[in-house]
Amino acid sequence: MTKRGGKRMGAGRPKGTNHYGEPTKPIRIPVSKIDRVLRFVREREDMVPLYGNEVPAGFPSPADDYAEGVLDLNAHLVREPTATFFVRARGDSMIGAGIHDGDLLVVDRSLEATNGKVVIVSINGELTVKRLRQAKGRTWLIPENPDYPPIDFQEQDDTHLWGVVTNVVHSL
Amino acid sequence: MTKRGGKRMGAGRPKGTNHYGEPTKPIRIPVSKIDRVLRFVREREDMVPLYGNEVPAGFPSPADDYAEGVLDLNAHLVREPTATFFVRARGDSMIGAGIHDGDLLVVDRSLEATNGKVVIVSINGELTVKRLRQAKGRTWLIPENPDYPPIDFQEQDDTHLWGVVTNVVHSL
DNA sequence: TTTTTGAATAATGTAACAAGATTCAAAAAT
DNA sequence: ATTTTTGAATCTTGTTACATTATTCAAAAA
Repeated sequence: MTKRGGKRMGAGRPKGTNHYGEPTKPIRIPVSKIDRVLRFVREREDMVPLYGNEVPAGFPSPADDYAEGVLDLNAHLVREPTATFFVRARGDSMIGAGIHDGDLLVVDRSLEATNGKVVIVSINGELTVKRLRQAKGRTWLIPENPDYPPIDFQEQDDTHLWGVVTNVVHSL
Repeated sequence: MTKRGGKRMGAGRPKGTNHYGEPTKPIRIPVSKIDRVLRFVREREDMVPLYGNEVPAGFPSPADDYAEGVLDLNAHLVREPTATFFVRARGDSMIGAGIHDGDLLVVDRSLEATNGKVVIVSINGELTVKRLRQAKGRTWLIPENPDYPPIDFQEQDDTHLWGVVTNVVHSL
């Protein structure tokens, strides 16, 4: 078997043919999170396509490239990770605001609780969700259901305003 | 200034004093995702505390350890990443199911569309969300709003059932 | 007894490396 | 002339190695 080849121009693997189509860099990751991170970078988890109301061409091509219209739920719903928490809603006193029994509420403590915002308050150790209404120097907590009465915030003991509800997650 | 120290037992930084409290390993990450990954591993983003309805002790300790009751929205809402997509809801025909105009619907194409499920269907190129009702060998799409009439699925042209709605994200 | 200091040791970001993957044109085969 | 085979060239990729930084603690100094 004699030698083949010799000097050749243009030989070799071309740049940009890697798995991601872009350069990579080694980053030090705590071992318990390596699985999560690898799934994220390799299988484009967390990046789910978002469609409007017309059926788009090629809909719903499963693993194609969704350069546009891709949505990460965490980034979308949690703006300030360190100031955000979830609360499970109970009862139907806020049904008019689209909050149902058992819904998951996304609460941002870094937002200012201004007039008209839906807020989480604690009254005597119990968390509740109501709409904040400030008028004539007084503050009211208004249920969004005619079966429930407004609450005079000043009359309550042991109250605290915990944050503003930004999103409601309802399971079907 | 003379020399201090000398041989000492027990000197040196102790093991396990790293930022994460566990060993780390370098993992190669595509550059565009490095920011996202670093935020995830460093600031425990995506792991937001979940509370019930009583104010827990130490609530809401901002960056403490929430060993329990921590929730990742992506993992919670997207069970099958490759089979999931989002659709923006339009109109109020499903108001009774808690679906409002502008809500974000999480749709899983891997779930079977059985009787009673809320589904996404396309009719003549338009996406719509309705409740599936199968009876007497016929299939109906039922709006959850008395102002809208049921749709006879068989009578429509160019229809396709795209998936089952698992969650509704409503912004306030 | 308290404070200061620096040797010892681990953590951490990144460069470097070895092994594997990929391409393409020269050589061989048809 | 055309197609197939082959291996040198080059890039990718998981991991190791390393230089720098951070941290601790007991000896030395105050």
